[in-house]
Parts: sequence; C-alpha cells; structure tokens
Amino acid sequence: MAHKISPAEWEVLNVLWQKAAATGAEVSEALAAEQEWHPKTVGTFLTRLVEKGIVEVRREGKTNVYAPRMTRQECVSAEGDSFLQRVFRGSCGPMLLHFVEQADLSPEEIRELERALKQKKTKP
Amino acid sequence: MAHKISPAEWEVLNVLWQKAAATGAEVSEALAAEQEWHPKTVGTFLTRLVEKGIVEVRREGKTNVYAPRMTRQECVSAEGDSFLQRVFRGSCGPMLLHFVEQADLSPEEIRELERALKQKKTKP
DNA sequence: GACGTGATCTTACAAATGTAGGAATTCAGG
DNA sequence: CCTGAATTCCTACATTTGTAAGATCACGTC
Repeated sequence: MAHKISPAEWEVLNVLWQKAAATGAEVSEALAAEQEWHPKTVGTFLTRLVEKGIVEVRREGKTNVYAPRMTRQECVSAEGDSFLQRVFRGSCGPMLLHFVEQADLSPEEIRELERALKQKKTKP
Repeated sequence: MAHKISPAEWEVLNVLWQKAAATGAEVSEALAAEQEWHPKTVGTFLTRLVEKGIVEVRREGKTNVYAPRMTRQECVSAEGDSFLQRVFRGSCGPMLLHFVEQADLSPEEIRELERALKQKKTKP
C-alpha cells in the first residue's frame, strides 16, 4: 500500500487484469497497439510492479509469467490519497458526467450504472 | 497542453476552481485541512502551474493573486493520454460504477447522470 | 559440454515531482 | 528614508517515473 502505481504501471496492470497472467513479451505485444514502448521498458514496469508487491512472478521454463496479486478494485481503493481522489474530491458529479458522456459503455454497463444510481437515491 | 498536471497540482487547482481566485496564503490555508504542505511547497506548485500556462497570476499590492486559466473540464479533456485515460481505458464501466457507489452525489447530480445515461442508450 | 538465442537482471540517466531553504523584494510605520 | 515583516523569487535536492542499453543467464542443439 505504501507504493504508488504510476500511469505506465496502470497500463501494464490493465493488460494483466485482462489476461489474468502473461509473459513480458505478451504484455508488450498487447500494449503495442496503444503505446510505443520498447519491450525492455515494459520489462522495467513489470519488475517495478513486482517490487511493489502488486504483481507476482513465476518462472516457467526460461520465461517469466506475471500475474496480478490485486484486483483493480483493490488498487483503486488502496490509493487512499491517489490522483483520482485528488481530482475527484469536491466535484465528483461533473467528473462522472464527463466520463459517462465520453465513455464507450455497453448496454449492460449502462443498466448497471442506472441501478447503482437508483439505489443511491433511495439510500443516501 | 504539452504540460501534464501532477497530482499535487490538481489539488491546488481544485482550490482555485472553488475560489475562482486566491493568494498563495489562501490556497495554502484551504489545503491545510487535507494536506500538510508547507506554504512554500504550495508556492512552488502555484508557480509551476503558472509556468505551465494553466494558472495566471496578477500582482495586487504586495501579494500575488492566482486564478485558473482553464476550467476543470478543459484540463481533464486536454490530458488526452492522462492517468485517467490510462486507468479508465478498457474498463470504464467498472470504474464508473466504483465511483458512483463511492461518491457523495447530490440529487441533481444523480438526475443529471441518469439523463446522460439515458441519452447514451438511445444514441450509441 | 560449447554455442547461439532469446529472455531476464543490473545499471543508467534525464525529466518530472514533492519538498523546501535562503535571498531578494516590497509595502507599512516610524 | 530606514527598518521590520510579509511575500515572492531563485535555487536545491532526493525520489519517482519513463526510457532503455549492456551484461548475464538458461535452454535446446550439435
């Protein structure tokens, strides 16, 4: 918890959460679409995440396999005074609105959000 | 735009947006509740924000008065590849859900969010 | 078991960020 | 005008982050 997750590390984590587990090369490849990071760079992020205790590594033959030790929820929550908190505090509403408008949401996600909002209304 | 806004700077900006304009001391005082930043530290953030063109400064007698040159919306949008984007990308839904559940929303804000969601549904 | 090949580990370094100290400046009073 | 008090400006420095090169290690093959 003492450790912060940097933006680049979040990127890497996103891949790991999506795949559940992956080698450095796989992560690197998955990120290639969005980022132009040298595989070595991705490697650094992975190692740092391991050092921070957020990701665990397992040897498999000659390659390392990385897997998240924490869920996204946990990571977001764990960052008590994180960037998100800072940005959001004081004006969560407008910010959420921004992202709801901006985001690419599936119908189920929309339904779920509506449900959450409704519940929020009844139980303030 | 070329410049990124650091977490600490967001904090400072939040105060500025809330007050519209303020002296260094005022900002520092407003932050005291949440952060334990030395006034000089706050001063540094303010100067950096000015350097980045996000805040403007005006001399008023012997003190500086700082005011934001950009709205929060603009700052969020301007950070195309920001931390938020990185965190959100790929799983905006769950993240929004997290914050909707977490947040302290006013009834109007809830209504507005619902409206945004409804519109999203009709016009995908 | 020596060798090439590919992956990992160690090391490096510039820029950004958090955190201020000290020097310089400037108004308010004497 | 000279002094003191408040405020700003300049400077500094340790950490963290982004970015990777180079050294090393492990595996399959000859």
